[in-house]
Amino acid sequence: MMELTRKGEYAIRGIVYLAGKPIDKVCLLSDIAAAVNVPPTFLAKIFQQFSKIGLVKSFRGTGGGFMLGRPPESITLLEVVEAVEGPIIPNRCVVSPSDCERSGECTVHPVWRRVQDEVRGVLEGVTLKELLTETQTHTTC
Amino acid sequence: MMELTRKGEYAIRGIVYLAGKPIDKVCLLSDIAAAVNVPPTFLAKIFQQFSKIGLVKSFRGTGGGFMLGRPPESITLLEVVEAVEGPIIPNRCVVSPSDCERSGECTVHPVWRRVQDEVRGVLEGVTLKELLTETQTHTTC
DNA sequence: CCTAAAAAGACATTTTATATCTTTTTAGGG
DNA sequence: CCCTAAAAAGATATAAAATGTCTTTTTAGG
Repeated sequence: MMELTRKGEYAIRGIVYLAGKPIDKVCLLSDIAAAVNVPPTFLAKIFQQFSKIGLVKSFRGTGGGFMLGRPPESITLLEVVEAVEGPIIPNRCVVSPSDCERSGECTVHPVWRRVQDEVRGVLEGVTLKELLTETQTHTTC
Repeated sequence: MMELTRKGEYAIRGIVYLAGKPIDKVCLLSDIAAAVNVPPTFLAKIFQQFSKIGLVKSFRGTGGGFMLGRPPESITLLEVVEAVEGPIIPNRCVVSPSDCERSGECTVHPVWRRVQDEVRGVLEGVTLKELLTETQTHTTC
């Protein structure tokens, strides 16, 4: 259980790749997809989600493409993952206890809350910059 | 993401219910299912899985039913969840890095490992006994 | 206006989750 | 030795989510 989906995996690969480029370098989606070995059409959907919340900037038309929306050291893994997978929710009840018909009796509740906090804490503590390898840093597209 | 399935939720409800009964009390599946509001046939499958690994003991035929396999203070939430949901795996790569075609470049790897450790740690720290409410403790079926 | 590229939306396929139903096995009691 | 109660096992059904693909539209540069 608790498995990251392909979408999440692809999302991380794609944006980490971007993070390894000069901040103002515009990369073609097709190039990114090829580099990180992800179906281009699928990656397109992912980057559209990124674009909407400013994680990446997109440019249409000739010479268009994508670049990172903010410096790599300011983007956390948590943001990336939640952008495409939705919030980290170990259990439905964590979201709204009031919706839970058994909330009165549910002693498991605080446990899931702690799981949520721990996971978010770990992912929030990692930035894109920290995920770069030497070979990735400052290479051209 | 990271959401517990119904199966996992039902599993917890069912076994926590059992944990609230006297250790040698045999409970009917149909009674348990009704008490915790879970489809009986579905709960049957879950308890079959529990039974195979000794989390519960089952008895067939007239007067049959289920009882807890071990004292409630010795059964952790981690065991219960992994029994029905499988191991806690935030990312495929965590299982076998050698299978991962990108393991050389994958800097995210250790992060998922930490997530896994944290989640397992939290769930391992909670026993069925701790999940019981006063009302649940030592009631009859 | 022509072309390159992303955005948006519709569609297709596969896998997983969520059950249900039927048949089989096991055990107790008369 | 049957009869009944109950779990085990297996087959099947439906719905939802994951994983893509394809087509059309919008945007921008030359």
